[in-house]
Amino acid sequence: MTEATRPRRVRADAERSTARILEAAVAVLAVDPNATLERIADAAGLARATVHRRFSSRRALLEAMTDQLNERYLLSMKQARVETAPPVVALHRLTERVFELKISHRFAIELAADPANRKPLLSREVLDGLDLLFTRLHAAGAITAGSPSWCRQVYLALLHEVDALPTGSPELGAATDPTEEVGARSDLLVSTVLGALGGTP
Amino acid sequence: MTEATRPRRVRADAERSTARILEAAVAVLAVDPNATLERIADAAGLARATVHRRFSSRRALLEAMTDQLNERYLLSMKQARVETAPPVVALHRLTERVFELKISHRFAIELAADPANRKPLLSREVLDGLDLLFTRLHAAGAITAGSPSWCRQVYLALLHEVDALPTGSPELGAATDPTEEVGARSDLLVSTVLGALGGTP
DNA sequence: AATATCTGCGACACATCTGTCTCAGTTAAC
DNA sequence: GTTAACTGAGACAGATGTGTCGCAGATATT
Repeated sequence: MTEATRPRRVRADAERSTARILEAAVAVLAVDPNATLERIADAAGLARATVHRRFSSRRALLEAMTDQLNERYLLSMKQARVETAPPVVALHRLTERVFELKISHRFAIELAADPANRKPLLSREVLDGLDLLFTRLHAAGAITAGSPSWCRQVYLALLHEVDALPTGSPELGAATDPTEEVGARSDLLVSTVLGALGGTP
Repeated sequence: MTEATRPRRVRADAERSTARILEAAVAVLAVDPNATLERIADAAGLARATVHRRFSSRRALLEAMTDQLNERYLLSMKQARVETAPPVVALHRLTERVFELKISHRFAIELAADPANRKPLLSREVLDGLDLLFTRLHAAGAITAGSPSWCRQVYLALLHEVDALPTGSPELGAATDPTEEVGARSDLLVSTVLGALGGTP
């Protein structure tokens, strides 16, 4: 009953191309959300036709990107133990991981603003996870702002700003050690968000 | 000596068209930053050709928009007495006025992200004004964050979020009286920003 | 080594947007 | 009321981006 009769094999080659295209798309679209498929193909070191072979349309490529983004967010939230760890700790951990998977947030914002996109950028699961985190933060007294969706918005907006902050900015502390950079950004974001939402950083 | 010999008059008609186009462009581009000139023309109730008559190119239209935006920001800062009033009061007043001139900030963000734009969205004067305000806020102890540019970024980002908040959100308070709406948004933004920058809302 | 799959390259059709022009009719200015 | 400016409508060229196709050569899989 399985389709083993027809080899139908997908060459490892092709999967690597898919991955490279996604990677390139993230990088290119982060700089210019309206970048051409050709520019993405160039960045991936592939021909434009190949992009069309792996992704039936531009829209399909963007959807694959958002799916990937959602998966990574979900994994990060799981790793941060958003549901069980002390909420402030979970927030710190989550933030750190989100910075590590440098899926550019500028792309996210631009994409979300495009009315041609029916699907919201972040999946229900991710949204729910964030909401839970902020609800727990509120219950623990770490913030005073009530509605989780508002907290989410503020968090995401400030995430983008901190991400856009050039390396070596005074806000990130004196030590420009690249190892500590992610940590410095996380700390800045957490304290800024907590302060913004009525807590004490 | 004047060019009175050549009538060279600009009809009031034409100036009205220019204003209507600018107005329509602000409204349309706020929703979709990549909207066509034709859609802008439709929103203005004019023919597309007329848009080209008043603005030599799409770029020229966008520049006119940003110029207008800068002028209004500048006027608002003047009215808020950013340089002389107690800084927290000035921040409140400025915020209120900025909300009133509903130049959409989404447009601003999108426009700034477009690498095809050489000119930064906000003029030096506006930037300097904001920097001065935040410097004074810091000196007065209302915030602890030092660098004015970081404060600016946070302010602008949160401005956008508060602006995008739907009317009647719990963060805006119970009273949905349209008269109080602007005030409610201003209060929310100011307290959020002060908290984010290390002050006590 | 045989085979099916992938790729680059170039060509193509198709759609969309921009910018220009013309011309006839309307409207402001004097 | 005359003049000059403005407008709408439509046609036009040019640029750009998307998606498809075919084919020759490279590459993985068995």
